[in-house]
Amino acid sequence: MSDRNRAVTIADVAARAGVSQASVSRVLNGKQSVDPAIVQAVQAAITALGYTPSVAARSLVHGRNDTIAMVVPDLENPLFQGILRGLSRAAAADGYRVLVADTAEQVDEEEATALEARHRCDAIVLCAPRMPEERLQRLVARIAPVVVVNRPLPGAQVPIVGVDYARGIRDLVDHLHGLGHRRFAFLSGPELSASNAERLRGVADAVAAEPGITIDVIEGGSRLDDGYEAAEYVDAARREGVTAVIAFNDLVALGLMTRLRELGVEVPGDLSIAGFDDVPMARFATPPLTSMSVPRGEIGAQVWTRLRTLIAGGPIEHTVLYRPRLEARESTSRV
Amino acid sequence: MSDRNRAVTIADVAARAGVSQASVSRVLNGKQSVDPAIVQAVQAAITALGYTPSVAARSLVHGRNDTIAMVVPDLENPLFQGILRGLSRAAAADGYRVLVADTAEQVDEEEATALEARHRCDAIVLCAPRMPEERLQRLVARIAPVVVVNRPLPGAQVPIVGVDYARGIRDLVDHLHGLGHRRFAFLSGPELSASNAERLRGVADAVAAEPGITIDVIEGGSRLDDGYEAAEYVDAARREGVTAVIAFNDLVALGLMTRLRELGVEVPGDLSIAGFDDVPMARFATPPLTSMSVPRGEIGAQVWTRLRTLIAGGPIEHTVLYRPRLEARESTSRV
DNA sequence: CCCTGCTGAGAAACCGCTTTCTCGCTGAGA
DNA sequence: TCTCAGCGAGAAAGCGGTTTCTCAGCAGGG
Repeated sequence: MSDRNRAVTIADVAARAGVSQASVSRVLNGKQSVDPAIVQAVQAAITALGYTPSVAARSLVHGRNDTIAMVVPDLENPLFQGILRGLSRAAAADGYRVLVADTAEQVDEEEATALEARHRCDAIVLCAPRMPEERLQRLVARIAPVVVVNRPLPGAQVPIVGVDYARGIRDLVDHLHGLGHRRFAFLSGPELSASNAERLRGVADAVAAEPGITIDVIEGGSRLDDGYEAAEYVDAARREGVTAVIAFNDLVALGLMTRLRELGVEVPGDLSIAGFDDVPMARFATPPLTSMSVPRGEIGAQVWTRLRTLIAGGPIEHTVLYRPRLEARESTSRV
Repeated sequence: MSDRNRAVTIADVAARAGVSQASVSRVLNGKQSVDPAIVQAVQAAITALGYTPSVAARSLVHGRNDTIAMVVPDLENPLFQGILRGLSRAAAADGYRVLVADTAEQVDEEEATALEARHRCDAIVLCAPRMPEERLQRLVARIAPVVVVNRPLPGAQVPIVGVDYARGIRDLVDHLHGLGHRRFAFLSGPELSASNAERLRGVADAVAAEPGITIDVIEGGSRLDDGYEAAEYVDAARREGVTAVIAFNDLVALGLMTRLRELGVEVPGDLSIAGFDDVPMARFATPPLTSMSVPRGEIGAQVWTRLRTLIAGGPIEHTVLYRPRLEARESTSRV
């Protein structure tokens, strides 16, 4: 864009090489056979002039530009970072580039950002955990081809790749149950978060399935501070008999542990704590944090296969959910 | 791009409104006065047809698209995340959008990625801490307008915004010196990293300025693991009399502290430890980590003011370096 | 009442590239 | 030797907008 540097167009190259624009284009794309002498001349002209084709012109003509966009609410979230990595690698293998648009948690912006992004890219990977369902439905219809990440969308005409949070929570409860815990607290995430709702479903399932256990739900959030600030409530619950806490995610768990230490509560001696996501910091915490690991890169790769199918005009493939894997560490122990 | 949905072009709108394309364009851009009746008709047609102008066509014609790209080596680095935030906010205020291209630490890709990005955006914010200087010089010339972040580039025709790492290290050494420390270790970062070189310069300055102190340099890295793995060497240095360690960044410091705890080394009792960057996790560590805070959002905003000037055809403004601020916490104490 | 100047809408050129269409040329088959 | 298919290069038509140019229509001044 706005190239002071490159006033050089395909016409300049053609002129210098003494051939037509069409020939230059053919050489560039290598689709048809062209006289080796012309190829020579064109390539010489290109390097001499330092020519690079205009992306805008190119995408105007074929209506695509081999670029997809990933719209995320929060680039600081290690989950999205990992998915982005996996997605970028997979897409790159097919000659596609990935751009990122961070909506900074502004739900209102997500819609505009996604539409905007869709305008300059061939497809969208959408992470919008807080967008109301019906708005999301409408949006998804407008920006197809699109793959939705990490939230359910009943009956939607869109591929979904995500994490089975409910199952993960259940597995985590089972782990703790096996350690003898019966009274739990769940430190919940953002109220509107879809993945929090899934986790809560897991909590409910666990209570229903496992007779004799109780799970208190304490309001939390999604960041370090939220965990830190919830510690007093958690401690109060502990005094009432809770022996294990499941936090919305690792950051919350880490913040919680920090404050508990200040309060003199020993982990896991007085209280077992588990997180979710298995962020890199988890195993470096004091004590190392038990967490549920999700295959971030794998999710990204899977998103790409679905998106590629869609771009090629294929069908909407089935939803796939990854089951988190328990990473038992020292923050949880026998009661 | 590739719009199955939107086959609707400006011509369709014009036809439906019964006016010329030119009028539709005028209504869209509001540059000239047009008959209110036409405005009405056009707007009605637009909403009826769900028309949205093609970004590609638009950028083809005026050679710009009000979008800039930030090229980063590692989106997981909280520093870049913060800068991105600040940049996005500032640019948004002027109607610009920011896209992100992550080069995944592949130095070889940085060049291609930056060129690519420059093709679809009006300007570039370049973070390339490991790219050899002369290559960077050439690249910068090709992708102007561009602002370089967080690395010096002597004599370059490009605005630079960064952190005064050398000064930060000196201030940190002074802090520790004030606590009575005389023998230090610096756990260095990636060998080719420009900011590591700056830090090493700070180390050298400190040794030169402060008689009677020594600073051993231990090879490290930039991530949690690197700190963890360097712990044995650090511990050995401690046995030889080192009382304070300055890590390349907070992640390294956190990894180091984890391993030291396993080794039974008390922080700060046996050894004071400081990091750099003041990442969110720093104050939640055990013990809370002394660090040098850098104004990430502010840097991003400053980058934008410089880039905006450049885009508007203004001069290359002077380099600006932010001086990190000491956040003294409990990981450092009197010797 | 006629001429001039101005406003605003439509026609058309153009941004830089791809792709179809056309046509000259070559070589094979009759 | 002549015809015709086939190949490859150039001309030209878009892709979807913006912007210049042109010109009709109107108001104001002489």
